[in-house]
Parts: sequence; structure tokens; C-alpha cells
Amino acid sequence: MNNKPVHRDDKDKTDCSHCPIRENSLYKGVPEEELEWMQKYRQFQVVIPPKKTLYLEGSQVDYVYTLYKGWIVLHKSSQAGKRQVLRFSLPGDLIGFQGTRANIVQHTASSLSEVVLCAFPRAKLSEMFATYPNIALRLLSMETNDLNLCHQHQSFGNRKDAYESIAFLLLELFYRSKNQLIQSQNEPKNSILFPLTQEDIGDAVGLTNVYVNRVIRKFTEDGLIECHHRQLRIIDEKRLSKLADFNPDMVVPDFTY
Amino acid sequence: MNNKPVHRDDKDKTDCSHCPIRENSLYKGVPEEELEWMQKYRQFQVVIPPKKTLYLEGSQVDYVYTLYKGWIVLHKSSQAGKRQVLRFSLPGDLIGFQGTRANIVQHTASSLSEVVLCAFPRAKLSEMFATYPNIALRLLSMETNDLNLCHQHQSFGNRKDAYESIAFLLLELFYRSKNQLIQSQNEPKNSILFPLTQEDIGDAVGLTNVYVNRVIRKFTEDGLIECHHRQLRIIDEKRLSKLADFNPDMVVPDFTY
DNA sequence: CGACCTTTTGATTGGCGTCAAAATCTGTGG
DNA sequence: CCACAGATTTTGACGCCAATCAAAAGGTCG
Repeated sequence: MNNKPVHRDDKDKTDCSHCPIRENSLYKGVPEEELEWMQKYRQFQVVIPPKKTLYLEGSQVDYVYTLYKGWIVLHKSSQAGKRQVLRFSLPGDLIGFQGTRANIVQHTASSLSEVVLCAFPRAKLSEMFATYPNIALRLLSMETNDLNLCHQHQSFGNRKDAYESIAFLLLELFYRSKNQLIQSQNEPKNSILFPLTQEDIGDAVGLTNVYVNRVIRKFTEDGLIECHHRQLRIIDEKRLSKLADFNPDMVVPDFTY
Repeated sequence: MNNKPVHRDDKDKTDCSHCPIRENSLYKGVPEEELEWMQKYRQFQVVIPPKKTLYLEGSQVDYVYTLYKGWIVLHKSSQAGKRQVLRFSLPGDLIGFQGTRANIVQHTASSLSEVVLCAFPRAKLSEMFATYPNIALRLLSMETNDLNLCHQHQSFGNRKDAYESIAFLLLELFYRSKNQLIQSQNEPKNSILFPLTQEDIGDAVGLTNVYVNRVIRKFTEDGLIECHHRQLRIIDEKRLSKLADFNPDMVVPDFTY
């Protein structure tokens, strides 16, 4: 994987006015005049090939991104070289908001497939909040949803076994993918595009790729799922949900404001 | 543990104007006029004895709380009855912001010691943001800090072993406690008040109380810590930090705005 | 002082990691 | 369009960290 952050030298930047802003949940239900204001500040579009780094842990990120197309993985690496996946970001998600002083981020963001993002300058956040306070509430809601999902992932630690953890993750991604405002066309009802390797799954739930493989095979043999060619099909959703102690409300975002 | 949420019937509510608002990090550096406005809306103070529930997973929480005194644990319980600790909240922390539609929270908050909280009505958030946009930025920063801490906790899953996880948690709590704006008096430099049981620790890092005990004993024998009578003393901070792959920046909040 | 909670210790078990190697897939260049 | 290199998946054997079960000892509070 190429570790050099993208668009440091401002190439790849193109106008993003053609990205349908309405399709991002951040703007759902926002009055037209607010949208026009937002539109003005969405500075540019970024297109990244698969397996590239959007930004690195410890680097300064002066933009907030909305993911328009493709999957991104947020992760951290330990001294020992092990990787912890924090979250898989799907189209419609907000990325790069978790900066602290001087906009330093604490995690790395990498593309899993080809991705398209729109960038919004963080420096304008203050102005935006002053002009449209409701956007602040909305952003807070999105952060809250992120935190709730993160809490779910924390619970991977005390689940019964590897089967439960992996089943939960698969269902989570299935439902989040189906819940996107931006829908892929020509996709069977029980199937989604799925660009993860078994190692990605392992790094998310805290298992080795070898053991993940054994579990996935078992699920396949038992007729619960099919997972080939970057496509995930949930065959027996009911049984899988029961195994995972899962229900969709646990992972689908929910907006207060 | 008594599972009935407190102050459902509005007892225990007293004026909280004597709680020094300046001591909460939410208000650090906020201009005097904004503070006065905030003060007006802090509705009441809540005092809770140890081991009581502030609010239950799935219930409606119409207030945001700032913790003034004592420790609180945020946790979830699985079908299997196992408990996952999401976070220990220390004085100065914001609690109960993670509500979604209709202010339903996804976790339970319980007191570990006697706690004192100040409550702010969520219904006033919108008004507050419109009046003082900078408070919105500050709240977002606090949420971001929470999320970063949550990401650290996610990484308990792929740490080398139990020693590393527990060492990290102890150091985290030590530094967060020392970093509080509200300082306990008469406290030795290398020691903090520590109301957790070994079972609490286990539920946070994903280990059994039995194994936590073995690790803590080993740390004590090796002269790394002392932990008796609700008091934690870090004896060999350097060695413990190395063992945990820890540095304070990982857990101490950091405000952009 | 007695009931309950928390800590401590020992023996046994098993889920998952580790190591290794083969099979299959994917994408890239000739 | 095929060939080849690297990435990913698959399979097997073996070992260990931490879970589990059980019970005793120490602490705490009414």
C-alpha cells in the first residue's frame, strides 16, 4: 500500500459541484438557502485509486470530507505493527472530522476501492455554525452516531466468540450499505458490494486472517452467507442475526435534529 | 446494584449555581457573557450515592450532564449478561450527550462513587448554538475527544496481551484524573483516588476478574503499582508506560477551539 | 457480628494464535 | 490475450493465553 497522503500537492482537485449534495445525509432536510451556502464552500473533489492513503495518523488535515463513492477504512497501527481497524466508512459518511488541536488526526484513512470525496475547509466551520446553527446540531448528531457505532465495536471485545463478532460485522456493513442514500443500481436485494479482504475483517474484530477464514468458510458451508468476488450475499439473515445478537437499529444512523 | 434511574420523580434536584462552572473544561476560555447565559440554563444539581443508575440504556434522557464530583461508568450489557464498559467518566466530563432520535441513549450510566452532576436541558441546545456558535464548536471538540478515547479503547482488542491492556487502562485513568481541572487536595503526586473493582477493569478491557487479579498481583510484585483501599499509586511510571505502549497525549483531551 | 462483596489461589480446558505451505485469485506488462 | 508476480484464500499441526469452575480468605457496611 502506498503510504503517501494524496493531494498534498493539489493535483486531483476538481470542481465538485456535480456531486449531488442532497445525497449526503448531512444535508438531509436542510432548507434550500442553507444548501446553497454550503455548496459555495465545498471546495473541490478528490478522486483516489484503491489502496491509497487519504491522510496519515499524526498529520494535519485542514478539510472535512464527505464520501461520495467507494469505501474507506479508518485505522491505527501499534508499535508491534498490528493494525486496528476503527471503522469502515461508506458513501454518505463524514470523514476527517476527528481532528484535535491544529487539526491533527489520530488515525489513518485509506481507500479500499476507488473513492470520490468532496472537501470542505475546516477553517469555515466557525462561520458556518454562526450562519446556520442547525448545521452544528446536525454535525453533532453525526458525531454522536459515529460514537454509538464505535461503542458497538468496543463490544467486539466481550462477545461470545469469533462467530458472533464476524456475523455482527457482516450484518452491520450490509445494513449500513443498504441504508445509504446513494444506492448502487442493479444490486440484488440480499447482496452488496464488498471490497474487504478477510484480513481487513480480522483487523476490525481483533482476529487473525487465518481464523477469520475458518469462520467465513463455516458460515458458507452452513448456508448463511456467500462471499465471492467483492460481493457479499446474506442468505439466511434471520439465523445470522440471531447468531450475532444483531438488529439494524444498532448500526443505522439516527438523527435527532 | 439498584437499577432504577435516579431523579425520575425530580427529587434530589437542587440549585447548582454554587458549582464552579469555570472548573468544567467545556467552559474553559469562554467569555464572561457566554458563561452568564449558560449559568442561567443549568437547571439543577443531582447528587447520587455510589452504585446507582443515572440513566438506563434505551431510556429517554432530556438533559446533558457535566460531572462535577465522583466517577461514573458508561456501559452496555449483552444478551448473555456480560457487561462491556465503554468509558469511565471523571470530573469535568460531559455525560449523556450521546442521544439519538427522541433523546434515546444507547448505554447505561452508573455511579461508582458518590457523584455530583449539573444538568442542562437538551431542548435549549438549539437556542444555545444560535446565540453562541463557539459553544457548538467546543461541544464538537468534546465529542471528538470522546471518540478519540473510544478509538483507543477499541485497540484493547489487538494489544499484545492482558498485561499491556491493563497497564494502558491504569495509566489512562491516572493521567485523566491528574488532568482534571478540579483537583483533589492532599493527594500524593503519584497516586489517585480509584473507585474501580477488578471486575470493572475486566469489563473495560475484555478480561475476567480472575485474570485481571493475576495481572494486578504481578504488577504489584514487580513494583510497578500499588492498588489498595480505593487508591492507585503508580510506582514505576516509566516501566509501566513502556509495557503499555502509552503516552499521555493518547488520552488527555485536546481542544481545537 | 453476620451477610455480602471483592480479592486471591489452584486445576483444568479450549478458543484462537502462530507457523508453514499450497491453492486460487488479481492485476499488470509484454 | 496470455504469462507471471504478488496478493489473498485455504488447509493442517501445534501451542499458549486466558476462560472456566471452585473454593477460601479478606474487606466492608449495616
